[in-house]
Amino acid sequence: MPKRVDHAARRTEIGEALVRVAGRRGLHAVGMRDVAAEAGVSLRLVQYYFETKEKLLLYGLQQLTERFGERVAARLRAAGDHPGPRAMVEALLMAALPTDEESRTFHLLYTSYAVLAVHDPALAAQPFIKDPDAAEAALAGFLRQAQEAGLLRPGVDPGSEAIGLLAMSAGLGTSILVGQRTPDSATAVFEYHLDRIFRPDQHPAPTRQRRK
Amino acid sequence: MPKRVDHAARRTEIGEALVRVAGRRGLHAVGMRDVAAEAGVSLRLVQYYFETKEKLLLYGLQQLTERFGERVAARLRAAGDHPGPRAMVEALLMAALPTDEESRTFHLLYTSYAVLAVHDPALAAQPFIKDPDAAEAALAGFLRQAQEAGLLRPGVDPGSEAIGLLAMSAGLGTSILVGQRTPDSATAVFEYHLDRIFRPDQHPAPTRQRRK
DNA sequence: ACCATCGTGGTACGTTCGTATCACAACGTT
DNA sequence: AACGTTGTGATACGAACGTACCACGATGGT
Repeated sequence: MPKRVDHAARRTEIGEALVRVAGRRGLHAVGMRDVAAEAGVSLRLVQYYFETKEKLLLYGLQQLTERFGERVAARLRAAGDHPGPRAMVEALLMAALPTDEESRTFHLLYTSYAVLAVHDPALAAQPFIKDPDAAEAALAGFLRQAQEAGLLRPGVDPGSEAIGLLAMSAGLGTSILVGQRTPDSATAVFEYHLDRIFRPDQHPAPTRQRRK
Repeated sequence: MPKRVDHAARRTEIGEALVRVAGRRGLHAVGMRDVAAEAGVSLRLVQYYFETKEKLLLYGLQQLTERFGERVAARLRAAGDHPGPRAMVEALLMAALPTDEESRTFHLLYTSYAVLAVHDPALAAQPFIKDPDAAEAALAGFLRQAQEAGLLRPGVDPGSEAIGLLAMSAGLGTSILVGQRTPDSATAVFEYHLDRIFRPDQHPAPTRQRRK
């Protein structure tokens, strides 16, 4: 059977077009014709690779979360050079804030999908709700690790802190998105809260570099 | 000039119908015909009292925030009998969580409007972004008041805590909305975080109320 | 070399949406 | 009592949307 084009690649292209145009004009305003135009293909092609709009949206959501997961993972790897779990925690929390265009788009579309999922069983069944759970587990892990290293103030519960910090990150992200708060102020709030979780550095130690 | 019906009351009725049907099926899925049917009037009437759909949405948003503001105020008044500012803080934070149907609808629609506002200047110009600022100021006030009464742990900054708690409330609210978290678990997280802000009660004092 | 299948374009169809138009009943003012 | 304004119904219109249909070039298996 003759197959000349890479279906997966095409679907990826079109999915990225969906994310781009949805980030630019809002998910509610995007139609199949807009996606086709953005991808530089005909409407028929979008129909061909995604039979229905619902499937296109589902694929777009999946691609969005995948790409963002990779982004967060890359940030965590980049923070891996620094000593201590606090850098990890900071990297994780900062990566979720809508600071640049990509994270802004992610935050906006993720929220849009979440709103739709409230009344759309097909979207609600999608495992994109599971992503926050993974982030929460990772964050709790870092905090627990810090606690075992004696880096945390007494009385801190890693699990509750992870939930709270992640929810705070989501809330602050939305505030930034609508222009109520600046990324800098959100960062400052995070620094304050992390200072109330992590024990203060007693000695500007010579042994290891703490921050670059 | 003959005027036989109360325009304001009619607009309120239709606006409430909008909020109801939008809460039931999602804001993206509501059309003028749906609002008309929900309000039990003809499509023409909705057109008559709100010339355009945009104005209807704007009015619905305004009404939504007003009603919710009153709800929060009522909760705060109800908590006024309790001693100490912590009850106030708890009342404020809990009121924002989507626990019952009304607060669920509010949370869902507010988020929907916020998403739309990102690309709709008319919505963004609406002062509904100001409401969180008011809540933040009130919350910071309660915390500052508690601090002056010596009820807070050392090193707590009322302003940063207010921002963080409110963002946390928004984030937890969304989690509850999409079914990721239960209201009870969100409440528990709040209790934990408030325990890390407020000084523990040394003496389970007798029934002496300190503030009215 | 043929042909079934894949990939692609163009376009039409049915629906739904927001809005506009026409008609008319009801009441207050003069 | 007549009239003009107001409130209301029914319906029409144009646009946009998702989807379906039809046609055809290209290509690989046999």
